[in-house]
Amino acid sequence: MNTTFEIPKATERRMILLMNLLDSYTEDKITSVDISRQTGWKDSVVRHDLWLLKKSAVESAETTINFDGVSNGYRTADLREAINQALGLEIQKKNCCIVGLGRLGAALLDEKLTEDSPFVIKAGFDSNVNRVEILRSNFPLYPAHEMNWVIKQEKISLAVLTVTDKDAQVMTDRLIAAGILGIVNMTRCVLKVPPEVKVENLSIINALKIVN
Amino acid sequence: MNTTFEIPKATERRMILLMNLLDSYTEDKITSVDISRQTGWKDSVVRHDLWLLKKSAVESAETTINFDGVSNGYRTADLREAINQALGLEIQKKNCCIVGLGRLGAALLDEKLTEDSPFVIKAGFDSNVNRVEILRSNFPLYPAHEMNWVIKQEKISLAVLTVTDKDAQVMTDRLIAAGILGIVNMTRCVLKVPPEVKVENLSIINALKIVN
DNA sequence: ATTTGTGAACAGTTTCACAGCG
DNA sequence: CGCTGTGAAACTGTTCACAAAT
Repeated sequence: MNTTFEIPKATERRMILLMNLLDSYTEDKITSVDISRQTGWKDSVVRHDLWLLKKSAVESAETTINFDGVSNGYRTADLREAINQALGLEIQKKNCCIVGLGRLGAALLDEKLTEDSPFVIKAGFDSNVNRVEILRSNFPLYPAHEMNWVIKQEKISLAVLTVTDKDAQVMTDRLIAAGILGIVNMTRCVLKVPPEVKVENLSIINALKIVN
Repeated sequence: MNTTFEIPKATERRMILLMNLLDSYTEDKITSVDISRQTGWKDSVVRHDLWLLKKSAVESAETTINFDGVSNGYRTADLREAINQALGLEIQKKNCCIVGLGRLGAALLDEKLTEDSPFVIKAGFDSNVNRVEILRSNFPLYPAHEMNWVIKQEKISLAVLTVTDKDAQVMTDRLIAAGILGIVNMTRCVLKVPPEVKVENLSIINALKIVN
């Protein structure tokens, strides 16, 4: 009972997407083939993922989730529960901040961004004091030099980085110094971070190059 | 001479990021260890990637790129050239469009988004005719029902999807019908697309869940 | 001595085949 | 029969070790 079984990254990503799909799914039951049709994933991938999920639930002994699947498809309610458990989301809202309030960053000040999500934005930062004063939002905006204390005081663990390329690594270093654990990087740059900090790259230009 | 050697996806992604790094790199030469230090990737990964790149150049017989690497590091100019060749970017600017002009989509109307990139935004679309009329941008905005002819006429091959969740699949289907080949999906939804259409998921909420 | 080039070993992911259950 | 559960097989990606080059 100590094999420390982890859900694979690839499966985790799919489960996050599946959860979104289930949130707007009204039927009582769903089969792996239904999911396959709506996502384009192979039905065997879906079953395999769900099998891994169950394995992880059993091994962590949290709850022996009963999918009640065989020959009937999965009950959607059970699936939602199982995925939430496995991903450890929705238990406690996590605090985030936005770093860089240019056009893109400012667009994220919209309160709708995080509604129905397990995240709360607690702060916005920009080196340009002017922007900090002019922009309106539901949460406070601060000049960038106040990042360290704000992040600590507000217990912010995640950041969305929307600064210019030249500021990307500098601001990342400051975020790390303040103890941030996850960064959503909307710049084109590769961020150098210590191994405990997770980065997800979301640059639109880079994405266009990939799908091109 | 017919083994159709393809650059692996993982390598391609890293090369896109490396290219961005090289663009702001002023030294004449760079070693795999230098790159490793600035990206966090293992130096062996870098060498392996570059080796694959060279293989692909040799096999496609385009140009036998001489990295001139051994014991000296790589010449940055050569690397840039090789990556550009391998990725087939920068040859011809590709036409894009933005679908959904809410707060996030509207932020992308900024001309700076695609400057210094091999992309040109040719059109923006929204179902809300009001938005189309009010918003200002360097390129024309159209009501969503005009998508089909605009995409064909302007030879648009890529789209950035910034609509609401409920419109995501509907708009995707229209984009596909109009012949789009790549979609940067900023919604939380999994998009169902035919195999020839590439999708890159860039939802901020999903990304926060991953780095959480 | 330093750094690339190369392929083999290893780890992670996807696909497949089919047993077993309702 | 239709659908899940399961592990093996095939595939992709990463790491390692060291020969070759200067």
